[in-house]
Amino acid sequence: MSHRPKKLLNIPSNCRTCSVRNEALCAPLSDGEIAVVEHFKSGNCTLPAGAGLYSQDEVCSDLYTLLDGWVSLYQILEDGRRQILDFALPGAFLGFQPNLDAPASHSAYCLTDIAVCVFPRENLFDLFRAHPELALRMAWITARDGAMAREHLTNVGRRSARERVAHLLLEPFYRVRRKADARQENSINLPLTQEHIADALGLTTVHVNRTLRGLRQADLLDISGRTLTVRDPAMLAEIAGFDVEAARERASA
Amino acid sequence: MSHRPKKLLNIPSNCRTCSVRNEALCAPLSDGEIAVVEHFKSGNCTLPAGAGLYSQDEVCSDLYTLLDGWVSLYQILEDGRRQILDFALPGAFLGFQPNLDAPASHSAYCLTDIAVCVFPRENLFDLFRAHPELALRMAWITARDGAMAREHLTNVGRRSARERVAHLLLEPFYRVRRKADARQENSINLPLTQEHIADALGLTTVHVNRTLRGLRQADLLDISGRTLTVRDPAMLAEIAGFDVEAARERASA
DNA sequence: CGTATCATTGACGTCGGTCAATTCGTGTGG
DNA sequence: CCACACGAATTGACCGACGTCAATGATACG
Repeated sequence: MSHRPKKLLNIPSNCRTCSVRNEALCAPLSDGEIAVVEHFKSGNCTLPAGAGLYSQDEVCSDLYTLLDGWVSLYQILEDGRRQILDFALPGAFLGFQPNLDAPASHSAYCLTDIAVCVFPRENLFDLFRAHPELALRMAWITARDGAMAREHLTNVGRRSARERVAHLLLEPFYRVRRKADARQENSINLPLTQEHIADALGLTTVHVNRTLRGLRQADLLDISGRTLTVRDPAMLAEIAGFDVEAARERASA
Repeated sequence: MSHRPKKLLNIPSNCRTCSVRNEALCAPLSDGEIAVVEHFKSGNCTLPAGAGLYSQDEVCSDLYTLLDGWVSLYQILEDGRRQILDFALPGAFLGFQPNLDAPASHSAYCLTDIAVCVFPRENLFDLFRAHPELALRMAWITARDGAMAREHLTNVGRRSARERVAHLLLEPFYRVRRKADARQENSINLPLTQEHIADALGLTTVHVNRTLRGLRQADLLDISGRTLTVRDPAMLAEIAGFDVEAARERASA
């Protein structure tokens, strides 16, 4: 939770073989075009778990494509209450907002060690001008993120603690399982503390703990260490009102 | 709350003199360009209060620019619980989502009689191709809407009932007052029932009623009939953690 | 080992929900 | 113009889901 911004560590990059080539902003570009884009970007970098990426009320000079790791996006109220807005996974485009010169509306920090592709803010509109299909891609991405935020809102506003927890955990469960294709394990690595879950759901850590105990005792899921095991995905989706089809839909393209 | 979809009633349209010319999707277009766009659209229409615009789980064949009136965007859970996601005001672009061929993720219905500019779904990408700046504008709009949804999420997840109500009411208060320029009245027309407020905030109507009474007795605001009167904007913003500057920011461009 | 973070649990308090009755307001038909 | 209807607002009595406070364990790490 602490914010100890570290200097970005440069690592080698190659857009054509990028691990999120088909999910990120630049997905619509051909191998030829993407070589050009490479000139606009600053490079790839790594950050350690706990580091801040950008911060509420500060103008953020770069945009990021998350290549590896988890990032938490959140808002802090004056008195310290925290609302986690989203957990960003590889492929996410971070830092974009209507007015890039305005201070950020939320903060971002690393839940795990991460790797990001860094893109200077001032180059973004040049890029869009050079490749109009990227502006459309940007609209697609922000629309998807908006839809997920609204889904999250419904979850927090209108579901019980048990339903909320089930719903929150199923989202990353299906997302990371889709990528870690082939072996459809029912366990995933989940780098979240119960405090993260609480702050994402508008609950307290104590109540999240009790809720998780209930779900565990009902043999629906188990969290031990940083591993989430879903024992009964169907029943859990039922409880959560989680639409597996819609999640699949969001993942496509 | 009932959904009685009515046939759209055609009314005359002229894009150049459109009342939301500078806020809508087509804001970046010159008078010359907008004439061309006029060929893509179906026309302007009106709908009565209570009519549905589009519905969750149904593919919606048109996109809409709201010209006049208020529209409620919401999701319904299987058991009938409702979460209102946003109240759309004139200038809003409605119906856009990542995959236009997929069923809508939420529903929309008219809080008041409305007027909309109707745009066939299948023409959208042609339009973007013809005018790339519109794709960028679309990204801007969806990013703004996403930021508002996240603000709403924080409101519901991390604020008390009193704070939530204050926050929810200040948003439209400043939005409509900005447009109804000049006379900075402290009253606006608010076409919401307490049930709408409750469903937007994750509360019950009973508790919203009690909360409003508290705010009224503290001489902070008053709702009578369909009129909201804000008696102490500064104090209310303080309570709500409402950032007037950020709201102004969102309204610009 | 000492220290820090996270998880867990019990006792108890409260904010907001539930249920149900009453009132108000507006529009409608007689 | 009045009686009635129906949705919305209001209120009281009571309840329960979730929060608060505080203590205790479990893990990890330098």
